[in-house]
Amino acid sequence: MSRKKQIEQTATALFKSKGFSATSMRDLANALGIEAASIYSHIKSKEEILQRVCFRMADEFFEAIDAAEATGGTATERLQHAITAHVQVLTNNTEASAVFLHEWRHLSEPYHSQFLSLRDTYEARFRGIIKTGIKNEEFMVPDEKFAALTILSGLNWIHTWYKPEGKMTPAEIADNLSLMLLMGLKTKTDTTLPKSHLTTP
Amino acid sequence: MSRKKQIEQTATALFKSKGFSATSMRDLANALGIEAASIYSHIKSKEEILQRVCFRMADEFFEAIDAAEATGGTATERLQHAITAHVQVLTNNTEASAVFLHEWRHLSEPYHSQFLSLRDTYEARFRGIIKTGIKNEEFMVPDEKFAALTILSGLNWIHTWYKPEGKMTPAEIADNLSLMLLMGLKTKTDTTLPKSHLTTP
DNA sequence: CAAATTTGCTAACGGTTGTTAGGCTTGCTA
DNA sequence: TAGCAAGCCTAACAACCGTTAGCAAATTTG
Repeated sequence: MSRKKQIEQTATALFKSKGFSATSMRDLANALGIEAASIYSHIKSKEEILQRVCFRMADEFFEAIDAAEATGGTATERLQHAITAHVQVLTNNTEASAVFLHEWRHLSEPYHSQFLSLRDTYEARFRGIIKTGIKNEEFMVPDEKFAALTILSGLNWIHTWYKPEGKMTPAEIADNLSLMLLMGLKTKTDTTLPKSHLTTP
Repeated sequence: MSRKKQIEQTATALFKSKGFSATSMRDLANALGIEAASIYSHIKSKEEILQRVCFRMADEFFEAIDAAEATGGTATERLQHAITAHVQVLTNNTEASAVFLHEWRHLSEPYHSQFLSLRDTYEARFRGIIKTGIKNEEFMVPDEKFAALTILSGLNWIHTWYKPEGKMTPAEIADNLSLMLLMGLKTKTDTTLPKSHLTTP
């Protein structure tokens, strides 16, 4: 592995645990066993590392959902595949995922805006699937934007507890999450809906 | 309002938008229209502000779930009430919630450990309700820890998009979330389960 | 073996950080 | 009216920040 990749990887681990701003170049250098100034033989700036991690992860998420959606099928199946794809990317690189999810706001312009735009595009893919499912009468949900955000936020917590050596494989996590988000917690036989303040029946 | 509360509130807004580490005392002073050194007439340190926000929010979450669980009822009802209580606290103070959820890791010891301990206790309350629901056969879910974390993470994304002037009231948000998390996206009539890698039937 | 590239070093820069010391002004209270 | 407290100021501190310059050793490549 190239030295640059090593630096990026070590930095990612530090960014995850301490945050981007609270990680100094001297911290990073110390973790690498070299001097801070030496890092600049390999990278242009501290933010360059953050940029590379954020946009590489964005690429991975898009590639994953492209592959997942290419299979077609019902909205239910497509959503399942999208969830599985998302979980796979998250579990394949938990540290970079954490940075991607939490440290992007330290990007400077124009990267900050670019990132937000990409994120919105990605969320729109989920909204699209859910919208289709609502039209199909596969799904019953008050608002597709609301649903998409809740699903994604449910998925995006994984990196805080997932350990590769844990008892659940990424595929099982994805299945459990699909099941829970699509079917809810309630047993099928129990059809009592929670009482609601909603006016729409 | 006391000057100290003002400082705390202004700091909370900055901590939310820029993060704790990236917010300097001079930034905070500038937002208040005074000099950085003047702040130390009111507080002991920068971290004291973070501590106060984090532990005050923790208190609020505990008070809310205490009140919610005191009503009793089925596991379904208790979970609904807990979700509503959680959403109420989140929406009542979105900025402090964001700090509570994302900036706690910048607490120094022993506050860091204390905070994690409180958070785990709070999560255990949700796990307890879900566990009861599984025993009651109200809920059908592979793992209560998994379910609790997914629910809480679904709730904890609210602060990123919730605006008091938005079209959904906190009560409606809580209802929609309860409905979605308890019943899932799928229409009731459609009983087809997603295909699964799980061995447990 | 020679050239070129990679990798690291020391020293230092200009700027920013959280925080302290000490003093001045304002407004309330005894 | 004297005294006190609240609130803010300037000046400064030691430490730390990201980064650059210039150079030396090591490793790879021709």
